[in-house]
Amino acid sequence: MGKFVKIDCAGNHRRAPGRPRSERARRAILSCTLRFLENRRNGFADLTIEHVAASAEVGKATVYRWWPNKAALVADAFAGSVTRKLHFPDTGSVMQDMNLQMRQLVKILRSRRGNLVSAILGGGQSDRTLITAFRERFMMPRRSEAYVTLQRGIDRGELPASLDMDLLLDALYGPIYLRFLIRHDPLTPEFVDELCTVVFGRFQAAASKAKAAPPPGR
Amino acid sequence: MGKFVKIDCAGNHRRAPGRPRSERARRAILSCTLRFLENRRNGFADLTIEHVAASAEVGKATVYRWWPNKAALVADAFAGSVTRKLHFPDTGSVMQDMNLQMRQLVKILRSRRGNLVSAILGGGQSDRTLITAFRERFMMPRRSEAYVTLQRGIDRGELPASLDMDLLLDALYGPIYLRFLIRHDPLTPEFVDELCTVVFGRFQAAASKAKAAPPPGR
Amino acid sequence: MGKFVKIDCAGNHRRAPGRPRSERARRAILSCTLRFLENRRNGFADLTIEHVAASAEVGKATVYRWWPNKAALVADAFAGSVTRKLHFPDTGSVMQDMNLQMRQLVKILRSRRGNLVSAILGGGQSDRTLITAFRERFMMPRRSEAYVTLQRGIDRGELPASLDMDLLLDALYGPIYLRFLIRHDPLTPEFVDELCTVVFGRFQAAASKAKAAPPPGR
Amino acid sequence: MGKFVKIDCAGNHRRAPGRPRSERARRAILSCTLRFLENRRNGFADLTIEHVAASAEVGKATVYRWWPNKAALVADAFAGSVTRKLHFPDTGSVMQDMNLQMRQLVKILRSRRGNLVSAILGGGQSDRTLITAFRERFMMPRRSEAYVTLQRGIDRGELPASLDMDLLLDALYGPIYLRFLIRHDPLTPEFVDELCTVVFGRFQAAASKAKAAPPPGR
DNA sequence: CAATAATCGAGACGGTACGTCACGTCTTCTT
DNA sequence: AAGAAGACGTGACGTACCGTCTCGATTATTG
Repeated sequence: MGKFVKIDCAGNHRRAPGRPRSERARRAILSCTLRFLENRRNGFADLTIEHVAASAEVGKATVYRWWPNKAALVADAFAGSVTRKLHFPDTGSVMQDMNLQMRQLVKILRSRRGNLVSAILGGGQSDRTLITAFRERFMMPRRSEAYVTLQRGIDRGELPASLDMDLLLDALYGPIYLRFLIRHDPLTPEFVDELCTVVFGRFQAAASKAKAAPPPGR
Repeated sequence: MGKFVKIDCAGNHRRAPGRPRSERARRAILSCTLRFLENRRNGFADLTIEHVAASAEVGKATVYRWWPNKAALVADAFAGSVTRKLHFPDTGSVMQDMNLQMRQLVKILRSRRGNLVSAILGGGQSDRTLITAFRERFMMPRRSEAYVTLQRGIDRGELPASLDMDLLLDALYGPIYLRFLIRHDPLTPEFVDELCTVVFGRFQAAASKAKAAPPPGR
Repeated sequence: MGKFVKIDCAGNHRRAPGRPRSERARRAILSCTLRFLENRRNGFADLTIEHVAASAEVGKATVYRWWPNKAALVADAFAGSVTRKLHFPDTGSVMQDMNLQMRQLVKILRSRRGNLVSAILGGGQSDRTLITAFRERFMMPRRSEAYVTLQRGIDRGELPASLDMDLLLDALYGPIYLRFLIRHDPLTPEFVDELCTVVFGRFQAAASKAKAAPPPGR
Repeated sequence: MGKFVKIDCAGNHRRAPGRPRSERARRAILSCTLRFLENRRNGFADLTIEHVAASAEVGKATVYRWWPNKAALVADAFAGSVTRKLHFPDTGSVMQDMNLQMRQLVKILRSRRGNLVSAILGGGQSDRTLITAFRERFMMPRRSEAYVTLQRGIDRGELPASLDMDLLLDALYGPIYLRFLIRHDPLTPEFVDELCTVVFGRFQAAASKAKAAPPPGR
């Protein structure tokens, strides 16, 4: 960052001296990393900087110059790949909104992209920076959106104001990741439905009652 | 297994020829593996057959003779270490039973033993045999017990007979493992309580009603 | 030796107690060793006790019980294989006698048996006991015969009484082994002829003169 | 060779890309190899790439990068060590010239350098490339000089023009190597004298006669 | 006949070295 | 400067044999 761009007192950008960083190399490295992780079942452990450099037709030192270690590289590659498909819709029903997004997540986890996620989460157990990258660059942005969606539900009276959002989100997404990581049972859209039923169950009864007799404050 | 013991027609055991396997070596290897995984934050990746052999005062070939790879060794060490503390109590209340066992699990995950679990689950993302070992030697035995506990609840009318047990168990344990693996929020006994409230909530209302007016068919 | 046979005061052989040594095993070990060395170009280094034991269908310990190391085994196998074809004829002419035996040696060195000799001489450079075995069990017996043959020549006046036999034999056999070991030029029967001419040359002139005018003392 | 240096159309040397080979490492490896072989009686078999690398303070891979196997390494080390002491003098007498050089060779074979030669010749029996190295990098250069020396003898009339030089040289050096390799009798300067007498004997008579009555063409 | 004793096969044991691979660093020339 | 190329020292990999050991089974002599 500051390594490449100098800003003079007038606020003008001034390029550092010397040959500028090759954008081509950067892109090739990240995309080779990504391709590798997506296509190999045993991602992180098998991925070697040697191989990445070779297949990106790049010097090994170029990789090391910009990423301190394999985890950083993978985290970066992952961050750059984060899908744009995981936004929450606004259908008018929180449960519907959550359900749709969860189905989308399940779809992605079951695709080649899922290998990438499992590589990150698996490798992350040995390398704190990886799991941090996953958390901050993938999970948190989505949680922020989820908060908004849930708040809409609260505002609409579908959910109680006292709701612990993080607890609810863990209850919704934990089981999905459990099946994804342990693979004891299939991870299907139907599972998402049933899961929503379990977690949202107690609110639905309340909500339907609330619907029949709308809240007094309204 | 059948590799070491021959059974003749009369059903008597007959030792295979050759020097018998050293029990001392077997134990030393497994316990060194275990100790290493428990004490290192980045277990699986850092674990080296070379190191295990050296610290167990054993030839490297002896390790490879009995375990085809690191994953098999770790799976075996893990299986042999499986705690005896994770049984389900029978307090008369399903929710109470589940809650207590979940708290016990959380306690273990937060102990040094947790490093072992995270090494297995992490390594298991690169090696199918590891995750299978976790599933079959750790998870499934516990699930079997859980089924019994849940059935008691059904019999007592605390839970509906139509209950999907696996779904319920995923809903209960998924969030725990999510926090354990991603570490986005602390994994506390209180979290277990709240989680139980979320998942068992809808049954509690029904159950209390059922208590007041016992089911007609009985 | 004394290990197996006890001789009582009366001089009778008495078998030691315990299971007697297996002649079958002994023979199989030696013959497998021999076969291996004869058929492989890179004899000594490639020969492993492990392989010998396996191919002789014998326990490794059985080999080690009777031979302290690879060199002893090879030396023994070699000694037992020593051809019966290398005797010196008695044609009435020393030069003829030597020539014929040398041709025979050359023939053997060029056969599969030659691999064995080169294994012994090659291995012997790293292991004194091997070269000693070659010297004492192969070379010396032949030299003894050669002394007799040469003495016949002296007696007949073909060679001077002052002859240094070892020097002469080195002069005759050294070049053969040089070509055999360094392989800079072919080792042919004709080479033997020419070599005899070179070495016996000065005696031939003397001898022919002597023939014309037989020594006075006779 | 062509591996490291590119020559452009103008004939200028252009270095290959990448870090250049470490001359320091190359030298250390060869000299450690040499030192080891010279100081150990059982050179070739005991020599270990592992040990060479360690004592040269070099990575094992660096050894393997440049020499495919132990034999190639030893051959190279040997070639680089070839003594400068083995030239043929020009005393005016062929026999004297040969005698002096042979004595020099004997002296070297009896020195620490002799261990090296026996390692090469011994190892060479298992590895064709070693014996080839000995032949072409050590023996042949010396033979070439020997041809010149012998030719002088022919020109001077000390030796017949019809002389088979290779035969003569085998007759002279074969016995030396025989004693060196089989060690059945001591390898002394006197042995060289006697050997020369045996081999040059028939020419000396002729030569002395020739001296008395110089050849007609003179 | 039972006891004793040495050998046999099989094969596991703690080691050492093998030759390979990737690590992360370095040194060179080119862009 | 950064790039590619590729050699460097390091260290773990999984394999092959080393020479030793512990088994049960076998085959002899001795009491």
